Formats: sequence, C-alpha cells, structure tokens
Amino acid sequence: MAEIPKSYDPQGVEQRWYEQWLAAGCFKGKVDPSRESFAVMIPPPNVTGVLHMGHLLNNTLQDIMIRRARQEGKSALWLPGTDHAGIATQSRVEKELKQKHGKSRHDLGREKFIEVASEWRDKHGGIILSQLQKLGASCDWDRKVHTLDAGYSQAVLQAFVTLYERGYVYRGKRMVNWCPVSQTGLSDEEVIMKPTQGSLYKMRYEVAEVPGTFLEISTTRPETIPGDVAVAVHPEDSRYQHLIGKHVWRPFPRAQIPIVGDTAVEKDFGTGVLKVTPAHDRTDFDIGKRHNLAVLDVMNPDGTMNADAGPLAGLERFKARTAAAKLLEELGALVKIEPYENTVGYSERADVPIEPRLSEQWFIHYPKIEEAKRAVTSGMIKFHPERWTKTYLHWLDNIQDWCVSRQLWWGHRIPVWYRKGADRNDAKNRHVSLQPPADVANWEQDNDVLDTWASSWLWCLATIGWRKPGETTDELKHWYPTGALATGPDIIFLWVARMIIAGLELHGPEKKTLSDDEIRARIPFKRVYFNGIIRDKLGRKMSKSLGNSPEPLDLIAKFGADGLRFGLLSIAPKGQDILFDEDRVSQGRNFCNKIWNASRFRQMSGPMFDNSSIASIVKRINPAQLDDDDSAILYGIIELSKSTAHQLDEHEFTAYSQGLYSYFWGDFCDWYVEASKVRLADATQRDHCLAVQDLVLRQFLLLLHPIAPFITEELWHLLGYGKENEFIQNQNPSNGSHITDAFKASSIKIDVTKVSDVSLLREFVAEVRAAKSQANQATKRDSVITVVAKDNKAKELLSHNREKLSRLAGLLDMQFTDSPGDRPGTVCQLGTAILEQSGTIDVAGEKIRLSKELEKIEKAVTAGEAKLSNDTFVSKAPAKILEGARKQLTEAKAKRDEIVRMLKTLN
RNA sequence: GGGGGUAUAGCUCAGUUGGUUAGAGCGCCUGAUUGACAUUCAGGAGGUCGAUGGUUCAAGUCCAUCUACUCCCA
Repeated sequence: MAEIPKSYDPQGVEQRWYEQWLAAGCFKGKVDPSRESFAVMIPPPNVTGVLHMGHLLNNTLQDIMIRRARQEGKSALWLPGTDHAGIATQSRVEKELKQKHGKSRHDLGREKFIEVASEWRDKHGGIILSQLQKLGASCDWDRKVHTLDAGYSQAVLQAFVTLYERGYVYRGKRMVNWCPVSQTGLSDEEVIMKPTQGSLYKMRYEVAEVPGTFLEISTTRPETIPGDVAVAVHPEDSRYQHLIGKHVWRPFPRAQIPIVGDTAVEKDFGTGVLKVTPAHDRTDFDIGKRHNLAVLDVMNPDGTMNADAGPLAGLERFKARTAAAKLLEELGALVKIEPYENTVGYSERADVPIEPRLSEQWFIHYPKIEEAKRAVTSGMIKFHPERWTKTYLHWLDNIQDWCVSRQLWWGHRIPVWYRKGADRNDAKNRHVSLQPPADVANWEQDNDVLDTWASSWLWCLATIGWRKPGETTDELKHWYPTGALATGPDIIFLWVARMIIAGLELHGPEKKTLSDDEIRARIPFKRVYFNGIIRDKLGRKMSKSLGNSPEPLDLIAKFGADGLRFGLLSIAPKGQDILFDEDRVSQGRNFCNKIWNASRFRQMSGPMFDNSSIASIVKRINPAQLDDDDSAILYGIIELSKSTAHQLDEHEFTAYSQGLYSYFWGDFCDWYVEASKVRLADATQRDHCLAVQDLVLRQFLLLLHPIAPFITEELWHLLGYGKENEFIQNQNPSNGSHITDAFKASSIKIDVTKVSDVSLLREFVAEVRAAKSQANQATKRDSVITVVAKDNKAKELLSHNREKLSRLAGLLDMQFTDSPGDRPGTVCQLGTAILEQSGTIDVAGEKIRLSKELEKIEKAVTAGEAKLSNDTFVSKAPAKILEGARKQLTEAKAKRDEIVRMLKTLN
C-alpha cells in the first residue's frame, strides 16, 4: 500500500477517480427488474445558464441520494439533460446577431435562425453539465437528453395533440401577459409581481349631459386614455348612481364615452370611478364584455403607441405616459399627480413590465386537478419540507388555464395547420397532428411554438422513452415513477405541479378519473425535496449584477469537491434559505483533512492486515481485550449507522452531515484515537486495537461516501477495504445490522453500560484539564492529582483506566485518598480531583471565578430543591426524570459544598 | 388583502413526539506543539432562546396575541 501524504490534496484524487468511475461504467443506469429501481431526473438547466451556487447544492443533494441508493444495491439512474429555454435562448441569440452582424431574426428567416440558435446551443449548452462533473455528479452521461431532441420533441407534440383530442386544449382570443421586449405572450407563472414606484394621476372627465359636472378618476396609466371606451361606477354608489347611462368626455382623442354601472368597481378605492380600457387591463376587459363595449387597442406589440392613440401615436409606452400627463394638464383635466407604489407584473426573462394584451393564443385547461391534489395529500407523493404542500394545494385550488403558445421561433412548433384563408377558430379548418395534412399546400402551419414548460413538464416521462399515452417500454416500466426530485421551491408551479398533472393525464390510457392505485402508477416521482435558495451573507439573492456569487469552480479548486459538498450540506437546513459563508466550506475542507490524517495515523500505527471484509476485520478483534472505549466507539458507529439511515430516509441532510462530523472528530479522533495510543504502544494489544479502528473507519467511510465520494473512495482503497476494480459504491453501509451480525457470529458482546462509563471518564478528563489550565499547568504531562472517588465503582473505573487518563489529562501520577483535607479540588461525577499546585495561584482571580461559579450552582440547587419539594412534580413526573432530578440535585449540592470549601481554603 | 417562513452566543446556524445545568462551527482570549493533522490540540469568556400572556409538575419546544425581517399568491 502506498504511503499516505501528510495533507489531503483533492485535485489529483478527484480527477483520477472520476475518470475511473466513468471508465468502469459506475454511473450507468441499467434496467434490472430483479432489483428495486431508484431514478432521479436532474432539473434540466437552461442552455443559457451558468453554473451557480444553487446548482451546486441541488446537485449535491441528488448525488447523495443516488449514491446512497447505489450502495444499498438498488438499480439506480441519475439522468442528466438540458432545457432549450425558449425565450432566454432566443433573446440571447438575437442579441448576438444584432451585435455581431446587425441583423434581426427576420433577416435570417425561420429556418436559418433555428440553425444559428442550434449552433449556439451546441456550443454553450453543455457547459453546466460538464462543470457538474467537477463536483462529482454521478449522472449517466450517455443518457443526456435535451428537450429539442427528436424523440423528446415527438413526445412534446404528441402530448399537445393528445390533450387536444381529449378536449383540454383550445384556441382563443384572451387577455394574456404580453412581453413587449420578447414580443410574446407569457403564462401567469412567468410574470413576477414587483412593487414599483410610480405616480397616481388624478384627473377629471366632464359629464357630457351635465356641463360643469366632472367625474374625478385616478389612474396609474394615463397613456391608455385613448383606449378608454367607458367609465364605470358601482351601481349602488349613491354618489354616481344617477349618472349611469349618461356620458363623459374622454379628453383625448376627444369623444363621448358612456358611464356604466358595474359591481367590479370598488366603491372605496380612490374616487370610486374607474376608467374602462378593455384592451389594456384584465378587469376592464371583463367589464367591457359585460357591457358590450368595444375593445380599442392603442398599442403596438413592441410597446409603442399605435395610430389609434391619437396625439400619443408613435411614442414608446413610458414616454407616452409623461406625454399624456402633460396633455391632460394643457386640457385642464389634470387634478394632481401623487407618488404611488403599486404592484406591477414584470416579464421574468426580459425584466420589463408586461402589458395585458388581447391576442389569439393556445390554452391548456389542466386535467386531473383532483387527482393531483390527492396524490400529495394522501402521501403518495411526499414533499420535504411538508409545508410546501399548502402552497401547492393553494395553486391547484385557484388554477387558471395555461397559455402555452409563444410567439417565438426557438422551440417546439405548434403541430396545428390551418386551411389557407379559412376561419382559424373553426375546428373544421384545423389539422392537429404530428403529421402535416396530405395536401399541405392548401394549409399553413401555426407560427408559434410551445412554452418551454410545456416540454419540461414531460421530463420524467419523455427522458425514458415515453412517446405516446398507453404505450410503454421496459425503461418506463422500470424507472417510472422516479424515486425523488430535488429542486427549488421557486418552480413548484412552473414545473413540479405540472409534471404531476402531466404524469396523471398522459401516462396510461385515457381515464376521466383515477383510483389511488392508478395515481400511484402515474405520478412522476414519490418524493420531492425542496432545497433552499442560496443567498449571500447579507441575505441577498446571488446574482451576476451584484457580483456576490462566488465562482463555483474556484470554490472546488480551493476547498476540494468533497469539502465544498460537505460545507454546503452543513449549511443547508431543511428547505430553508441559506446564507452562504465561505467559512463553512472551509470547515468541510478541514473535515476532509481530518479524515485523511486519521487514516494516515492508522497506517502509521501498525501493519495493515486483511481488511477485505467485515468478517476478516472482526476476526481480529479479541473479545478478551475489548475495553470500555472499544465498546463505546463500536456502539457509537452502530448507532451512527442507524441514525444515518433514518436521516437519509427523511431527507434530513444537515443532521446527517453533523452526525458524521461530531462522531468522527469528537468521539473517534479526539477521544478514542488519543486514548488508544497507550494500547498501540503495547505489542500485545496493538493488533486488537487496530482492528477496532479498521472497523470503525470502514463503516465511517461507507456512511460518508454519498457526501464525499472522492476522499472516501481513495481511502477505501488506501486502507485496503476494496480491491483495485471494486468500488465503494457497491458496498452497503446498511443501518449497522451487518456489524452486529458479525459480532454475534464472533461472540463479541458490546456492553452498552460502557458508553456511560466512557462519558464519565471524558467528563473527568475535561475537568482535570480545566483545573490544570486554571493553574497554568496547561497540557504539560507532569501534573499530580489526588482523587476522592465517589464510591468503589468510581475508584475502580478510574484506576482501571489509569494509564489512559494519565495520557489524556497529562498526569504524572494519580493517587486516591478518602478525604480532601483543606486542598482545593474539582468536582466530577466520579468524585473530587485535587490538583497538586506547582506554583503560586492567583488568589484574587480564583476567588472571582469561584464566586461566579458558586452563584450559578446555588441557583441550580435552589431550583432543584423547589422542584423536588413540589408534590405534583414528584407524583406526576416519570420515574426516569425524577431520578435524574434527584441525582442532579445531589451533584449540585456536592459541587456547591466543594466550591464553598475551596473558597475557604483561599481565605 | 390572503398564505408561508424566520427570530437561540459577536457572526452563521443545530436543537423532530415538552423532561437533567440550551449545543456546534467561526471569531475572540489563554495555553500547547519534535513522530496523524496549525486545514491541529487543550481550556476559557460569551445566551432572561424576539415580546407578552396561557396550558402543564415541567416550555427554546405546545397555544394565543403582538413586533421585526423575509418569501409566495392576489
């Protein structure tokens, strides 16, 4: 075996193992019906995206789940891929076209543009995925899927056609969210509501029939005045009731428009009068419909005012707003302008205010809403943390039809052809199919493409071969439903909910309603883990413009992939937002180094024996030499295995990482290994003690492997646990039961009471160390203590462990006596330890310290006495608690007396 | 307006059926260090667990009200 270098250098180790894993096909997901399957589908990153901290966390979590599944012997698959990201990609490519060649997409034409965009995608799209390899992501790279792949596209179009045939897809002229920059409609979910500082313009419209009477109206959007076709008041508003049916003068272009009564008007908001602009506001559109009002569109698709805008024609919409205000003022119609904050919808991608705009679009009326709710409420799909269930249900309860057409070129072109020159809204003139009509010359295809999410909602189906409802394949049968999904809660509607709906409707033959068993077979995943959003130290979202996002690859280079993974995990509380702090990552790196050195120490401590199996290690443990510490550390590793299994099941990743950390660093390195140094120096005990270490290290590496795949694989081989072509991923840590089984087979008994004995010894050592530190004896190994043991059992325990204690507490000698005399001591559970003073003590300082301690302990005594003299407590509290309270009081009293005694000796 | 979340040491956070004297890492202070590791070791200071009220023998934990910050939906 090669000698282990002094400190852990991740770079070489990571690259070497990743290559070996790939070469050995470790990440391949193979259909194997004899084993339980566990699949994870990566949330496909946008081809325009760059790797950020969120990806690191999200993919670390997935890698942990998939690696643990592999260890458990499941047939595991982590499938990677990318999303074509319609709007984002198209705008990126258009921008580049403009900058480099001064051309628009129209200059190129549809076909050529898609060619250019595809080239761009091929060049940039794979970057994130390859970066994930540096993190150690164990995806089955050969299965990489892109949403515009031929097969995937076929599935997307088929889904649309099927839903059309089943009556869930319709075309209609509706108010949609229009993005003037991307010039396409958007779904409600792609609109971000932002509080925005604007102005409230108060103005007055004169009543035509009663000159000199004015209606005061407030608006935030005076530029839409030319589109006003009425004003509305509440029909029961006594202030205006009598005016309903009359008209007002619209200031520009000057025209008479009716006053209508509509209950949608809020009497208490503003003046209680609303201007009605059906073409530019959703509520107004509904009011207009109820009163048969015209729809007067005064804006162009690019956000400039059109000819109908009269004096505003040609102006950009925000310039038109100021122009309109000025115009109002000139006409004497402006009352005042006051600052006003309201919530404005912004386009998610272009980050500009959207325009409500009337246009012809395709919509999906969501199927299987009830089933989608039931899948989650009845636990067939489990959300972690559970609270997101509420958000999910609320969305389903208020669900709106989904606008799925996008006025873009980059995406899946809608598979609908219209008979040339005929009415498109008549179903007879449409051909909805994957194949064009036979006499295609007489038809023209819809120019629009589908919303990107209308392709990614099939992610769990189409990535493993779903092409048509009711048809299945071995792949689908084996992997579907997938085991878990890890994603951010920000796309719970955009993606998670829609995937559930898609699965329920499209995986299997058409059914109006589904039974529980059918739901169970159709859901895309059994669990969803919502990871938190990573923010910077100040709680701000990481963003390019703020420059507050560390470069992920730099972090990997600096701390190692394992260290980074461990650090991220330790700061990723269950679904809570995370304030990123590089210090936590260095903790992860330090931990890796600690593990490295503990293994190195093992290697230096004695020869390596047969470590190839648990049985071979256990054989080397000598039951006769099993001491208190052996029992405690072995009991600990079994308990750790149990808790780890449970925490991974429950997606308690932080608890998982912290449990490993404190066991390894605190219990194993700081105590067990230090204590075992005495035995390692003794040739008769050494091999037994090394066997215990070998067993602990082996199991620990297995438990840690999902978080820190590289270092564990490296040490697994360096310490001789695995042969050259065997990988740690094929070793099951289980819940520790295989270790207990091996113990049974070798008649090794772990005495649980030793665990508490060891904790008593640890307390004793800590107290003596503290006393030494206070006496300025520090860690020198020449202190002498005298102990008044609490009882014989304590005395026996102490003297039995004399050698270890001497080493750990730095003692030259430890004697026993029956009475402390007048010397100051320190009270532990095992008795009072008196430190022989080597120099002068700081009497005044000691007095202050002891007085402070006395005050604290007296409080505890008082509280304890009060508790125990309370009859209700004594009669009602469980025996265990009662006993504990009594013990605690006795100890507190003893400590108090000792402190009092010590204070006396100082006087 | 509706619905979440958070509030614990100087900082970042654990604390999952209520139960012994509330923990960790970082930072700070004191000390150690020739053979696992300074990416280390030992010790220490530092907390009325956001506020108030309630339930209970017992509340950081459960309930109610309030405050602050934050996210989502309208």
